[in-house]
Amino acid sequence: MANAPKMSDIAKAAGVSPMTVSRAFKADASVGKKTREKILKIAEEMGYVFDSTASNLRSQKSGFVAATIPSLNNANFADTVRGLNEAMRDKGLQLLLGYTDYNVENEERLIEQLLRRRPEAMVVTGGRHTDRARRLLLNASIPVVETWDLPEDPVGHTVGFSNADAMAQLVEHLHASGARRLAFIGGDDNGDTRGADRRKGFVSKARALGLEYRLVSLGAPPVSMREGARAMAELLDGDTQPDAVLCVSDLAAFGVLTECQRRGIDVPGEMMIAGFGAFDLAEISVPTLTTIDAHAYDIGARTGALLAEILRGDSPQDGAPSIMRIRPTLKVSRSTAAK
Amino acid sequence: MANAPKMSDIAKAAGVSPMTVSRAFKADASVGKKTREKILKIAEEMGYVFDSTASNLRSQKSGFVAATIPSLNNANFADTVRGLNEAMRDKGLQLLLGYTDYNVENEERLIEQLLRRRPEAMVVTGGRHTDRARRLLLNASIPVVETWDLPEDPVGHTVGFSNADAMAQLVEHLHASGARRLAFIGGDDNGDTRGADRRKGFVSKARALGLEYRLVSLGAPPVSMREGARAMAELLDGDTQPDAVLCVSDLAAFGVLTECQRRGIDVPGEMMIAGFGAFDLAEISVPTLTTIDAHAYDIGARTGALLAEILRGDSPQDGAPSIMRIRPTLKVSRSTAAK
DNA sequence: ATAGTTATGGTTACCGGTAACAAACTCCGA
DNA sequence: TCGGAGTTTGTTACCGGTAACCATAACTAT
Repeated sequence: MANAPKMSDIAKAAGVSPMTVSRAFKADASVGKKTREKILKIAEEMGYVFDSTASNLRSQKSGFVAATIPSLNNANFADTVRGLNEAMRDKGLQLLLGYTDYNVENEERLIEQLLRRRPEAMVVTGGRHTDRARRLLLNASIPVVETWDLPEDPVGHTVGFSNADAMAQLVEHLHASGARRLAFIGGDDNGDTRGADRRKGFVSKARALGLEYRLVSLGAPPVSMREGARAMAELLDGDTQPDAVLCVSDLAAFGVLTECQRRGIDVPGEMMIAGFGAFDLAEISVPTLTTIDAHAYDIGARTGALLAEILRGDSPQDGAPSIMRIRPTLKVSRSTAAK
Repeated sequence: MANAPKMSDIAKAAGVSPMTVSRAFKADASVGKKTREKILKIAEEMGYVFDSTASNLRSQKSGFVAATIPSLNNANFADTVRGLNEAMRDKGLQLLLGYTDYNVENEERLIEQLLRRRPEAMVVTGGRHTDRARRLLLNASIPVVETWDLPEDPVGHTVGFSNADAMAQLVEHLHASGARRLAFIGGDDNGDTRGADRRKGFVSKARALGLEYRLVSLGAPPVSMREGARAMAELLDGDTQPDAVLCVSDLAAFGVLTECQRRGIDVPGEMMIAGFGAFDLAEISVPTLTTIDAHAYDIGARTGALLAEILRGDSPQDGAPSIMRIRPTLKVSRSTAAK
């Protein structure tokens, strides 16, 4: 298999012009039924593999949609990617993925790299970017979607929610359940802007309700279960004990829960726990964890649907940028049951 | 930003030929220092973005490495992808990812699609493929790596381990810890060939040791915690009770653990539990779970290193296919402590 | 000063498809 | 039988870089 056959080889073998072979591969093109069958048969026999590189160049369409996410090792983002992928698969679009590792400089580099591949659209996680990254996105003149956030000054379209509001909702729930001394774990301003937003939402609502509260920092994202447990240990070894702990993610919350189990602290009797993200873990742990379901899969699916529509219909990209507001759901569970 | 500037535009603005601009972008090319600086400055000002589509076509190098994995929503595969990605990032290679959803027909379609993009190498998860998929891979005349398995008849290179042997090792450990009536959860022959291999390893070792054993099926992969719990409930409601449960993955094992907690069954006192995969969960749950660490990240990292070497050095691809055997580590923990 | 070498830049053609346009063929009714 | 609409196929040029090769300028050694 030294050199792969190309279209012109198929054409020669079939006794037609290369253009006809090209058409035979496009479902909607006008080619005689017999001609097409013959061409496809010969192509399969010769082991022909279509070269989209050449096609992309001439037609100026790559069939790529590029997406940047903070990390793959996170079930939430993985769900979003899955939703995105499924929405695009049947449209013949290929997802081009890159991780930023929760870092806007990485994001900038990544965006630049991805744009070289001439994606037809770009999906980014979050609404904060370097100036140059913004410029790159704007100049690319392709649809851009920011997800998992509601940026103040969107670059293009938005499919997201307010992390602060969602967390505020959780604080209200805990207040209603009888919690009075709260603690929040995570959300340092170290790159995870969504985590930081959640913390802000926590603080302002706790203040508004006149509740005591403490903040505990974790290291750099991604937050792990282990760090949640460590933070909880720190908290419990401190002077004042909270009666409820909110976490930037369910993983940290689970870590908190295990630390309580280790110390024989009853959850929710002596300590309420809530997380964020509606990970599988929250539904199955004992006790089950109260959490916020941000509908990660939907974020991806709706982003995909939006892009498919924009790319299909030659809707002028100057159509008003749409803002799809996802409404996170509070999932109340055992870990915050009222006394 | 109606039409993006191209190299020839930069060339005109800089008063040089397009070829010189092309060279200015390649680090090792011979261009005068002043000329290069001037070109790069102009390019940045004009918002030029390199078009790799054209470059790929002419140079017959895509800079892509394609990989298929069963699912992204799995920390093990995500780790492998991370390792792969990091190993390739600095080599200027882009990862092109696709999911098979644990289905070889999907895999075949995916491989075909990915090959159209003319990747320079292909990484697949597992060693079982449709005949046509095998043919496609062989004809592509690019390096192929099969991972997470040790195929009997490899397509190309291999970076993997024996799932059966690893599980047998775990059975031995449980036997040594005093377990006598075993159960295995998962590993149905429903697409997850690695799971099925683990089950085979379990069965043959349990037989060899003369241990009683039962098998419990789960639904289609991916196995979830919930299904682990359900399977355990089924098992406990049955006639004979095992004294140790082995699971196809840590997630199922954790589900099993929660079911025990719900029923007040002491782990490991009354029931030992072991999983597979060394997920974070195993290290932090109470009790911590005995598991097998397959070194998912390393599989990716070593695959990436192997490919980088092959692609860099123009090593003739007829060099003997290498087989990198990863040695999974048994991580003994509380959940299987001897009585 | 002259030949030989290196550094730098230009020319031409081409990678493998397909857009745009033209042409040939089929089929039908008047 | 002929014109016109619809269908199927062919022709030509081109997408935006760069491989391969050539032409200078600059610099060295003799």
